[in-house]
Amino acid sequence: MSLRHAILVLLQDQEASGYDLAREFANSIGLVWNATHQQIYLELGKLSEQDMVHYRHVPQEGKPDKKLYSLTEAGRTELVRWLKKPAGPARIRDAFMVKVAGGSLADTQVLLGELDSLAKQRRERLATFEALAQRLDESGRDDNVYNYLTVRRGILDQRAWLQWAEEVRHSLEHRSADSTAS
Amino acid sequence: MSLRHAILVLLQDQEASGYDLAREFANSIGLVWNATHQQIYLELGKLSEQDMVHYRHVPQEGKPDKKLYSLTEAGRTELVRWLKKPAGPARIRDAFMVKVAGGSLADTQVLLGELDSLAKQRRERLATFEALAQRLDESGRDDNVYNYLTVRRGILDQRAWLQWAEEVRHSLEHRSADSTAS
DNA sequence: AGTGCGTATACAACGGATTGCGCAGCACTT
DNA sequence: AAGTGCTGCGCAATCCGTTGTATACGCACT
Repeated sequence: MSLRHAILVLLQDQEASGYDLAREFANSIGLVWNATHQQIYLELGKLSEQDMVHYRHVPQEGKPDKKLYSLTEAGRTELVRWLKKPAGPARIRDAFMVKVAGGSLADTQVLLGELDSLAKQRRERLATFEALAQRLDESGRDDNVYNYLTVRRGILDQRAWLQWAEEVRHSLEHRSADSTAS
Repeated sequence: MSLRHAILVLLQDQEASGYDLAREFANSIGLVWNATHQQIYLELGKLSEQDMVHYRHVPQEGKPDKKLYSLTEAGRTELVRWLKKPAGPARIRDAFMVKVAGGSLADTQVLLGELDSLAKQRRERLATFEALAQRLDESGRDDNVYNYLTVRRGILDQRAWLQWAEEVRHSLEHRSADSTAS
């Protein structure tokens, strides 16, 4: 449980539309978290019903109108309450890792191919994150520390995965060489 | 989608009961994945209906009877099929990271306390994993390579998190010193 | 003129996951 | 004698998340 709270956190510094939030999820928090716009709109609807957030309707020209959401007092209170109680354990869902675990039944070449394409995505993310981290670092603004740390989490996660990927490639190539030889 | 496939992978090398699977999830795959017994029993039920697995009833003395599940041909075929198609992107749900992102509203001392307790858990897991990895490495059995790699993923993940935790502690302590001074 | 992309919101349906509850017996501690 | 914890299985309700579909306008490209 807590797309809900992730949204409250993002709304804490700035007003945003559902669309904005979807993009923010695809960046800082999102390279580690992840949520689709449908979920976000749904959750914003619920939060709005419960008076945790409220929105003002903003007509736009050339673009569709939007709703800019911001925290209410109740929302802020709820957020502070949530921040105080211990977080649940972190969870990862990594389908590729499960595939590696089942590797003896898999086609090594297929796995290696997939490994490469995933590694490529990770490297791109890493680059994005590193650029972002540097910008945040240089800005030197104190309230960016929290954003900076979030991005660092993303960076370290990508690096750890990439290092693992190297080990996997090594082992798989080794095995594939063996079986080719036999 | 794929608690289903994770179960098939675990059943690939050995027969196991639902209870066994729950514990395996809490170890090798599980320190990275995670599933409760209810989900597992439910999924085993479905898999059984679909003839992906079958079980034999094993009466026990002193302990409740159990059902030992194993893969059927259909199950193995399904697993091979799944291994061929590309995996979805990995997802992380880390509530603590979200809390850090919302740090400006949080009580720094509370966060630091939580950080310590999470770090402790991570260090314990790391130790378990490292011991496991060493045993697998020493056994030198070739078919353990895949298990070994899975455990390595766990190790690298713990290390990355712990490193991040150090950075977070540093920043938070710094800030808390600042605010105490002011 | 048609196709595709970006901005922006939203419903419906299904399936996966979590939480809560319940049963049952043995072993070990207090 | 009562409580706690481990082995073992399972149902029911609810909630979360994913996927598919829909609408609407402007801009750019072909």
